[in-house]
Amino acid sequence: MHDRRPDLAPDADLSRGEMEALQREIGTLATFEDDFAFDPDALSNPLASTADGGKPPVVVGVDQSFLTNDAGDQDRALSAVVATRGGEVIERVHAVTPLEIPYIPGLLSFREGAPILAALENLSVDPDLCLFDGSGRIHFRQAGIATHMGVVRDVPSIGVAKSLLCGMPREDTDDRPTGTKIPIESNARVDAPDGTVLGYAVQTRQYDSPNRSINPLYVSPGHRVGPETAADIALALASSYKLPDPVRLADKYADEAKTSLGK
DNA sequence: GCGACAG
DNA sequence: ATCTTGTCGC
Repeated sequence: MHDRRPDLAPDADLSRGEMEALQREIGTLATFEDDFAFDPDALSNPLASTADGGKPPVVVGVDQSFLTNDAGDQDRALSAVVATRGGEVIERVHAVTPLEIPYIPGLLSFREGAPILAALENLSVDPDLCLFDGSGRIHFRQAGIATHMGVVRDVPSIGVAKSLLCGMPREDTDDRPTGTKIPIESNARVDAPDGTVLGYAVQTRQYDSPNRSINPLYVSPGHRVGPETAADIALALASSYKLPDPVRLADKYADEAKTSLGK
């Protein structure tokens, strides 16, 4: 119900080499294919009854904001968690932990993982699926923050990033219509055979007029979800905005909780 | 040395 | 991530 692999939790005291080694291990322990109990169709059809007549799955969104001390330095990270079921918010929790290391591309989970795990511990409901702001398998060592958190908790997880960390789109992603999914393949910068589908560029929303254009989201498996399913779930959960609802709600809550704490 | 680089 | 008003377009 909590951390299934606390031994794999991000430790900011590790050396950079040790962090990267841990990520390689997590990459091999992660499952990049569907392995969950809920019915993914129950997400896009929240009002429809599930196969067993039970409640829709609990989908959680996670996002972070940062707090500044009196000296003007960012010294704490705030992780906000919003739990939804059938499109309704059923619980919101957050946690604040001190920042231990700076932002380093590829090592995000060692900077933001502690508050995330702390916030998830505060949740009374048990998540069926967690969506994170950042990459999952689209990562140099196939262990982005969504994968790291997913493996530690052993919960199905998906990474939703607004920009691409690594890998190469199979084709041009500009100005695509809503619903477009373009595979992101591994290249030399990624510890995976070239051509491996790491995730998808997903166009969750797009304008009608050619004047302006919305950039795609980069969706990748965290743990126990395949790339295709991850992309479809992101699309299904983006009901009104570019970001899937749980992530957008967590984004907003992270800001609200930060403000309510006096910045 | 040069370029790339989630949040 | 964060600093931030107006402004373009529907």
